Amino acid sequence: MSQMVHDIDDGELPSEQNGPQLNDESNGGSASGVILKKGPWTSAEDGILVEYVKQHGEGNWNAVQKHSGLSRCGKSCRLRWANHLRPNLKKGAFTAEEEWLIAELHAKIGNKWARMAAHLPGRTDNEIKNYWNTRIKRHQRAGLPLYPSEVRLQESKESQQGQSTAGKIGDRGHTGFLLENSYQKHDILFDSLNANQGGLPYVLDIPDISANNILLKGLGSSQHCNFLPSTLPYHKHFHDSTMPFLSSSEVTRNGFYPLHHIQDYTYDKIAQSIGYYSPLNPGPSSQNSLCYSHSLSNGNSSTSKPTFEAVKLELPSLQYPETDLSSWGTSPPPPLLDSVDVLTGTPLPTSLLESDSSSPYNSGLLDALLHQSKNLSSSNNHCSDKSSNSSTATPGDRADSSTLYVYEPECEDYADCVSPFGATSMLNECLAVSTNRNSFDELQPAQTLNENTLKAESAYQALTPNSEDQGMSMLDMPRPDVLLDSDWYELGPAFTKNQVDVNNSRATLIGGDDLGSGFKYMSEEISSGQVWNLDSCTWNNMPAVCQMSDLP
DNA sequence: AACGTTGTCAACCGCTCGTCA
DNA sequence: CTGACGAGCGGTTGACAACGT
Repeated sequence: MSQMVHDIDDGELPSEQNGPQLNDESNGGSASGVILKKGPWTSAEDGILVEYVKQHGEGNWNAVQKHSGLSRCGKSCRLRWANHLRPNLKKGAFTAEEEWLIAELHAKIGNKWARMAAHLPGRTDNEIKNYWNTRIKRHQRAGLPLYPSEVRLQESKESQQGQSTAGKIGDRGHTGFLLENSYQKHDILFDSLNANQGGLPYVLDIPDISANNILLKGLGSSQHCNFLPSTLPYHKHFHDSTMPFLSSSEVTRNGFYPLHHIQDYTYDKIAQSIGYYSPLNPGPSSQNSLCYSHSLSNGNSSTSKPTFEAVKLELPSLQYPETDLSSWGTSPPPPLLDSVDVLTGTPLPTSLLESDSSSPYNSGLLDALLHQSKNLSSSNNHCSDKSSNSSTATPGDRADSSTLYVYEPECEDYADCVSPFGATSMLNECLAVSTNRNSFDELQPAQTLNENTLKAESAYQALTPNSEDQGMSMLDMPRPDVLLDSDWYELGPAFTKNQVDVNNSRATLIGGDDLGSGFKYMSEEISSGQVWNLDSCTWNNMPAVCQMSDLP
């Protein structure tokens, strides 16, 4: 072995310009006084290490140098083996499935590269980390969102469901889920995606606004803007996933959900590839507008000027710049998220805060988002007031302004349209248009729904295949969470134009230009396999839909 | 062609955690 | 209980290539 080392030093050592470095005593010199090499590994060194591992197995890396004569420290050996030499390593670009999974995992566990790698056979933590960091940089520069909307929505959903089943991701043996379950389903998902390459749905995932803005506002960074078109079906695997949400202790290690980086890897690959730009974002020249609409939600801004230049790449997971914490909540300590408008960062009305004492707020941003979404849609009162954050606004106040239609021309400038809430209104409008059956259940009888909600209800009723046979009046219909607890998702290519985007807190009708085509739910509990023909829907009364044909 | 920017990759560094004497 | 040690993890850096201006 020593001879091999000698060979390395004499002949194999690369003549690379920067040449192999030798560890100085301060950081790597072995205890035996051998000068340990640093820098790129040579093939000879690799051979030594491989041979050593073959004979001795992995581990005890510090013994490698002693036994093999390899002039590398144990850490370096371990890294080299793990990242380059161990068998079954998968090289090359990440597949779409892997990218999706990375995003999903990152949304769940944050920068836990090793844990991610555990779910990506053949991939190393370093690879994943590099990949993700590169993506972050790119998205930050472009002002693009990070996570796929579906990931976020799923997180939201699971955050609620996981409240009672919270546990560490790694503690639940959910590895199988990812490796066995989601992989298969990702296949479906990306098959669908591929199939739609030429015509992905113009899905404006309105609810994402809220998610985006939770983070956006919390982070004060457009980098974290997540408002993006939903380009991928809300995939079944999410539902099937047994991956529980993070335990509150994990999720809120710092008091909030570990969405350290918000990005949507689908955005640049898909949305841009298909030339999608939001109505607020007419084209590449303003590709950040989606984020702008959130950036402006800092309370008063009415412009769409991006503000991400000064944003640190990785901000603490939650910050509430310029937020008066003292006015947040009603009970100390003020939750980081619970009492803050996810879009504006402004305190939520007390009524909202108090509306559900059992809310899963403490699970994190997305939880808060979901819950707040429910509250918002239920209370339906805090975006209508254009001039204040008051919680006294009445549902009717916002009815007209909440023409929800993010595509509505007159609402192109959201800041102007609904200031000071800016994008907040988008959320509320989204919520309004959403067929949030929670709201229906709870509020409609009291006539607390605004006009849009009623429209949404109407549309929802229209969606109901046979309300009579089903015995499902609006009030009788399952709550959204029930629906989502069920097994549903869009059916891929068939949904390239129209989608029903449902999550725990809302069901948003999102259409394309062929509104005549049907939606299809798959809901085991409700209407498995049923096709809900939207032809019967009063489209013009469905804000979220009626403008879809105006999409670019 | 020169230069700057960006992306990718590999490796190192510092820290934390678990184990063990 | 405590300190030493090894292993592992996440962050960071540097080299290099590709690309655009």
